Amino acid sequence: MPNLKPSARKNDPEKTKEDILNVATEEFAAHGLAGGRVDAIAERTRTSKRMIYYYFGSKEDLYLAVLEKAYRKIRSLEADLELSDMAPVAALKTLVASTFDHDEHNPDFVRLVSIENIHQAAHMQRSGEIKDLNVSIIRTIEEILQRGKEDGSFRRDIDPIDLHMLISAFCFFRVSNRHTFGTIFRRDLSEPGTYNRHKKLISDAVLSYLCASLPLP
Amino acid sequence: MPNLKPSARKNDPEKTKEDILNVATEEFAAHGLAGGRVDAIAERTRTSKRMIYYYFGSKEDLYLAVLEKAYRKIRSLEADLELSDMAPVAALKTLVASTFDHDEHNPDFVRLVSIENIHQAAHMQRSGEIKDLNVSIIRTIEEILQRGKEDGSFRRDIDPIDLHMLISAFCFFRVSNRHTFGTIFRRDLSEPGTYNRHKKLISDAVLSYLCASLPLP
Amino acid sequence: MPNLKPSARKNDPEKTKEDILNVATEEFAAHGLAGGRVDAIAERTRTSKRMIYYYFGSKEDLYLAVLEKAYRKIRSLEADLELSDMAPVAALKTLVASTFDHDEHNPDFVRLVSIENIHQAAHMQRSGEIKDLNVSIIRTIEEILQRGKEDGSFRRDIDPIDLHMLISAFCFFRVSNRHTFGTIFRRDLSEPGTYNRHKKLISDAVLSYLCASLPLP
Amino acid sequence: MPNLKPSARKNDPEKTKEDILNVATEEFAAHGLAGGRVDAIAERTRTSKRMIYYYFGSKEDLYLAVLEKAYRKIRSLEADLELSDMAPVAALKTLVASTFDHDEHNPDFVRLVSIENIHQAAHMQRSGEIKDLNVSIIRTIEEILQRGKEDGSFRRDIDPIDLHMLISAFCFFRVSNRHTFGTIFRRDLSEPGTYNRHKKLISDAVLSYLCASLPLP
DNA sequence: CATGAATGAGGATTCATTCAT
DNA sequence: AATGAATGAATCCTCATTCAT
Repeated sequence: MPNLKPSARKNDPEKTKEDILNVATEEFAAHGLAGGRVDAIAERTRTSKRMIYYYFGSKEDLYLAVLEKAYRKIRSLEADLELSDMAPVAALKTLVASTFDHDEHNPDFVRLVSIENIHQAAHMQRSGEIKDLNVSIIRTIEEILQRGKEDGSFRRDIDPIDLHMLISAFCFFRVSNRHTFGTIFRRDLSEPGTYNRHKKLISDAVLSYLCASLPLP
Repeated sequence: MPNLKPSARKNDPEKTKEDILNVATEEFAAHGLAGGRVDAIAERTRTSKRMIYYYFGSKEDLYLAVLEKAYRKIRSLEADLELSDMAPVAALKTLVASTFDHDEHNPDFVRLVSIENIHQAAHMQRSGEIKDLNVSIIRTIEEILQRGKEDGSFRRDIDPIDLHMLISAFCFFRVSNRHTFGTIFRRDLSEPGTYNRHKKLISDAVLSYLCASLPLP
Repeated sequence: MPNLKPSARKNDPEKTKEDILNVATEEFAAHGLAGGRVDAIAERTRTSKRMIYYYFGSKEDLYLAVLEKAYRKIRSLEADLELSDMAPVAALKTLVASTFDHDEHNPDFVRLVSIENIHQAAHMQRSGEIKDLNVSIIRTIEEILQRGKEDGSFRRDIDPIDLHMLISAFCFFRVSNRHTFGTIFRRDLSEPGTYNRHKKLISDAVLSYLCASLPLP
Repeated sequence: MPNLKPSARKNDPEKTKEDILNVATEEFAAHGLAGGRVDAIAERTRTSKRMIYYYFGSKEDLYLAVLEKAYRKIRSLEADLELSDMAPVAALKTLVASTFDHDEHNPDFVRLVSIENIHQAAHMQRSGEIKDLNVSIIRTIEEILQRGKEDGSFRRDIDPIDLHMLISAFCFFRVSNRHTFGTIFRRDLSEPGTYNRHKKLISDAVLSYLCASLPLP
């Protein structure tokens, strides 16, 4: 009797792993590491709880795999941006818009990062893959800043990591703190009008800062 | 040697509750609601686990009490600021500095808010006390903005809640995301130099935005 | 300053005990000994939980006091019946009706007896008061049976305790098993029509038995 | 020595469940739902406390499973009686004897039903299986009564459910109230003589009632 | 590669009871 | 005679994990 071709086999290990990982992402993003339930993940998966241990070893390792996958995704997104060809101001506007949209459209990523901060980034530090995430974004910002300084678009000197933080903080906070902020200020942060207003706000704030005629009052 | 005052005796319900609340704040801030252990809280308290249930009823209700206390504290801090007497620019600088310092010096509060966002602010919404937190800060900002507009210090129109978010986002993110951000960018965000640079950065960014001569490039 | 009269004092120990006993009766009748809560009793009482222990010593002793009070009540009821002056058949009819109505109108007593049987009458045996309950009812039945035999009304010889059981069983079961029986046979045993039909049924059954012309088929 | 069959191995879920159920029946029958201890059940079982929750979910669900099993058993017993072929009087005698013996030999069932009545049949009502127990016994009684009426054996008209209650009440009460009744009347209801006398008593009482030449005195 | 059954260790919660005054 | 505060000892239940096949 001839062998079955691999593609004709009943179970596809890669697909199974992928399935587990997707369900686990939702579970951990929704309830945190301690609050997430292996049972709950297993139930919503095509396979059994036993498989989770077979493929991932432990709950914590599964969580780490989820985290790694989430970071792998943004790295690839950032790499896709082609900012070197744009004028400094345009490049920065594009970068801000891209960061803004990324957080807006990936609330699970935002939640996972919040959760990892509760754990003081302990898992991230254990992961070579994330720890050594080659942060090209900083190179990119550095280069934009330099070009802007040279052509007179930007008047400020700012550390590129600080600028990244200024941008990220607002984009991230809008999503990460949506619930408490919305509750306290009785405002629904997922309305379309808010989306547009906020997107313009952070862009304008960053550019105002960089382009301001010094000294300020 | 003088007698102990009656208030120094053992049976002081208020002190007992306060003690539990303080330990619980640390525990939940450190490990989240699901990750926090009632046993761990009890061990570090002068009393027993039984007393936690005697006074607070359940783990979740204790967590809520912790959250309420944390919010009660900031409300009183904000009320202490006397911004009405200052010139608009100075008032805003003071507000930013105060927000910055508050988050910097209350990492437990920052963590608790992050945790509550993981729970989609469910507990906060159950709490009349927090839900109806009368946010005087928004009135204050509104009034500063109006005075600044009238005397020509500010050129922008901005929703006061949006401005509050712009300020808060940066101040909060620095603390909430300290660990992941620090790990990825290999930077220790608790260095004194960083503290000063960031404090000036958010202040300048906010003022640049408000005072910028429009239109921007 | 003159003494206050006892009746003018603020607290009346007897009334307090009575109050606790009444609430405890309801609680134990509703949930059993293990299921009854000292806390629940205390809450519905004019006094505090501490008083329950002050007056009754322990949960079990309180339960026993409840049981004793319940039995004291029926004994006094039985004593009130004046059956010696009636003709045997009329006396028996009166006895059956009285037993029937007693159980119908004292579901808490019925429940307490059921509960005590779950405990194999352990508490009852510890109680001199109940154990030595002087069961005049048996004397009464014996005397009725004898008179009935003599005047030809009754043809059967029956042990008076057995006859008491035949009567009690039906009257008690109607109330004690009301819920399961009602559920299984989809019948509401507290309807007025049922009450009358059942009352006549047990009376007729007892008299048929005693008066039947022997031998039966 | 021959090999053990696979079915005699340790991993036999049905046997494990059965074992738990049997022990739980004794525990709940002995102490009630509130008084029964999951720990006590676990200790007397081949397995651990953990398995009780694995298979039954909660203490209450285990209690319900115990109740369901108990009712399943009597249903099958009733179904085994072949009363249609007997003459009406003989059929009724057989039915009474069978009911009498069932309760006499299943004191745990009697206790469980008493306990369930303390809970106002709440669990029974949640159970489709018990609630919809198809009570063929009533059909059987109805048919016997009709045949007896037709052939002149019986002179009474009686609702079949009422007749079932008349029979059950006595048989059940003898067992359910054995302890209090025995204590008060100083009589051991488990003596063999009592058994025979009572069995004849309820049979005679029922037949006297049905066959009595009306009207009674 | 796959799986149903099983579990040790720990986690939240409740209960009757007593202490100190 | 009366009581608010306090508690040790269970008690029910859950969780991540592994065994046997």
